[in-house]
Amino acid sequence: MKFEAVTIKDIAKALGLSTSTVSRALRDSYEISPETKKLVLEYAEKISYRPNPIALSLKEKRSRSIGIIVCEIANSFFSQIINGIESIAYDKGYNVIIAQSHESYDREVINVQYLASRSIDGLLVSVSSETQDLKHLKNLHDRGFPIVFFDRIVDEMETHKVIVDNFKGAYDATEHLIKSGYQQIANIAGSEYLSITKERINGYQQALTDNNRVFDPTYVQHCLHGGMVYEEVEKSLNQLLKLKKRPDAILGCADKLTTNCLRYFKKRKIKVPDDIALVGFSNLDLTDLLSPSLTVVRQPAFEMGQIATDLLIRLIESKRPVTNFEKKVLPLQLIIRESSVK
Amino acid sequence: MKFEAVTIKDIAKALGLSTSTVSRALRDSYEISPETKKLVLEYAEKISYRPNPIALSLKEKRSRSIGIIVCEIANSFFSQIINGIESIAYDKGYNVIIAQSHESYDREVINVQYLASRSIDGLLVSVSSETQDLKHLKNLHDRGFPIVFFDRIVDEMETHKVIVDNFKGAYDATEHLIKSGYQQIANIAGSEYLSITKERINGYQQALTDNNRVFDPTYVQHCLHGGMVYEEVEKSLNQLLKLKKRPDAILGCADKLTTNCLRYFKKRKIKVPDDIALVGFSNLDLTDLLSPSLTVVRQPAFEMGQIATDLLIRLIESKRPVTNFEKKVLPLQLIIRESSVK
DNA sequence: TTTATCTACGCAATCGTTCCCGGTAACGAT
DNA sequence: ATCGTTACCGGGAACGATTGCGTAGATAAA
Repeated sequence: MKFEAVTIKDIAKALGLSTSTVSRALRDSYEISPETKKLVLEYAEKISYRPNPIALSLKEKRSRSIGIIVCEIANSFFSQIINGIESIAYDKGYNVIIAQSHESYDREVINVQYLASRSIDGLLVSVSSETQDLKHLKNLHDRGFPIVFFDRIVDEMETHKVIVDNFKGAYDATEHLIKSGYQQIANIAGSEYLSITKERINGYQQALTDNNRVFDPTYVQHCLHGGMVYEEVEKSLNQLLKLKKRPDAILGCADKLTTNCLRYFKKRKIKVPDDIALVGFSNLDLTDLLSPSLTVVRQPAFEMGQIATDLLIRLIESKRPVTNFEKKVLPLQLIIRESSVK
Repeated sequence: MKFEAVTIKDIAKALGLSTSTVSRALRDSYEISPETKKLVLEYAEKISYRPNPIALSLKEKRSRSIGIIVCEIANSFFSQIINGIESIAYDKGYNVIIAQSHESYDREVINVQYLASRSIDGLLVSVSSETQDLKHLKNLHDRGFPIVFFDRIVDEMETHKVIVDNFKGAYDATEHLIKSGYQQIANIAGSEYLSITKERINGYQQALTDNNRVFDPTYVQHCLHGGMVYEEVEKSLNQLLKLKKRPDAILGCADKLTTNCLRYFKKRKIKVPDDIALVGFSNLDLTDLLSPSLTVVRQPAFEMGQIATDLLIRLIESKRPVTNFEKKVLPLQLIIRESSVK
């Protein structure tokens, strides 16, 4: 089933004009007389003419669409980011194409190539937790393709980056646990390859040493897929709970990591916060409804999406090659609830 | 910053061939000698040539992309549907462009027009809860544009539709509450305009009358924005709880409706299920972690997205106009947990 | 030798739009 | 009468890829 659209030729033929004249009339060129313009405009309106964006893309060598690569849209944090991205993109006449890596490096590579071959004008990337090799992105970047990283950024590439203050988020959360009287604070972290993981662990470590606690790496457990796989979290918690000095508090360093801790505790009838306290990074709208309600580090996801998109579009529309790149660091918020108070 | 891609011309020039020959060599035409093919293929690989999809779209009058309109992607049900959609679409070489109505009719209209003007090949639609007038969709549909509805469908348009068995879902949930000994079961429903609302209320009503209960419309409260606005839910529950015969059980007819009931109960320290029982439609992955864990009607969202996409692509790729439309009804699942058991 | 057939390639049109060149009036100035 | 200017409009190439048609040259059949 084909769907025939109205073109500029149809208008030209109907009005006995050339396509050039119609085109110019529609773009309000000074070379066209007011009468002709009126004629064209009215007829175009009548048959509801819409310029063909594909033809325009071909001529202008740009598609006015940007690609997004995230691990998962079924994750409050990322869906909020996407909302922020869309709010800016649609304003500026871009549409967005979303691709999910599902935390798989292979799928990330495939998606990048797919999006690049669909002639998008730029790319917003938050890498998967498996990603170490960056040649799929470097390849594009080296050819001058606009890329902006957000949240999960990479050091090796020079471009705009938007993150939150992960160090401070983890620091504040850890210090809050210390001040609440918890003695042995463990850390369930995401993939070791991710920037956010490193930053959060650093914040956790600094808070400990600043408060005269010892930092013991055995109290840090990594889950490669950031909580997407329950068994990884289960294994990590099993490790932690059989340590000689059993932790009495847990810092969950990602949304699903935190909720899967909760799932584990519920299954084993471990009471929060009586048996163990829990603080986690989370942007879920439901954390206040859990019992106990969850103390969380909340990230300005929407704003993050907006800022990253703004930077990307500036990159795309810049006349000259950009060499001066920004790294924006957004503040985050510690919301104290029941799960971390004795 | 422009990003110059390799074209077929570059290959032709470098190899001293015509673009036709290169094109045919790349498509493995029988008219090209094996040696020339080898030459072209190797050179194309070397400079990493990728066909320009925009040029192809212009020629073939199709963009190999489909549009999705949902109310909100930050909603488990819809993000799961989108995952289903993507899984099929990418397989068949389509990419998807997602637009959100945020339950606003005006934004839905704008999005439909925007997507249509971006020359997508087809549209997957779940209407907003405000939508009554359908001319923005009828207009396209009448011109032969492929549209498939899912979840929130409309009667007035003849095309493929994919839904779940909302009637049975509500029926089973209501009957479960009756069998659990609840006497006065109220219903927090979504927008009156939505198909799913009507079907669910019908199921609720039928379960009541089949079990010799009276159906009293004052026990049904509508929230126009389906729980997106907390105040709507609050107002509805206020109404219900001040009825002479106070309900002892609530059926929540949408994800956010259900969670906002929970939020209301928590705020007022109303105990679930002791003071009031709660059963809701929900696809959240977290309902087992709530206290009490939530009895839910769960929908096969992923499959729904897959089926709808399959139907849409069949519509798009059909040679002849399709007149024989399907309406698929998927089963759903009642998961009984603590919130509905005395 | 002539004619027919086949191989392997190029030419040019096409998709919808823009834009660089033109061209042609009409009019005033010289 | 000639030139310059301005206003207005059309022709056609270009963007990247596909494809029907034409054809040169080689080979085979008559």
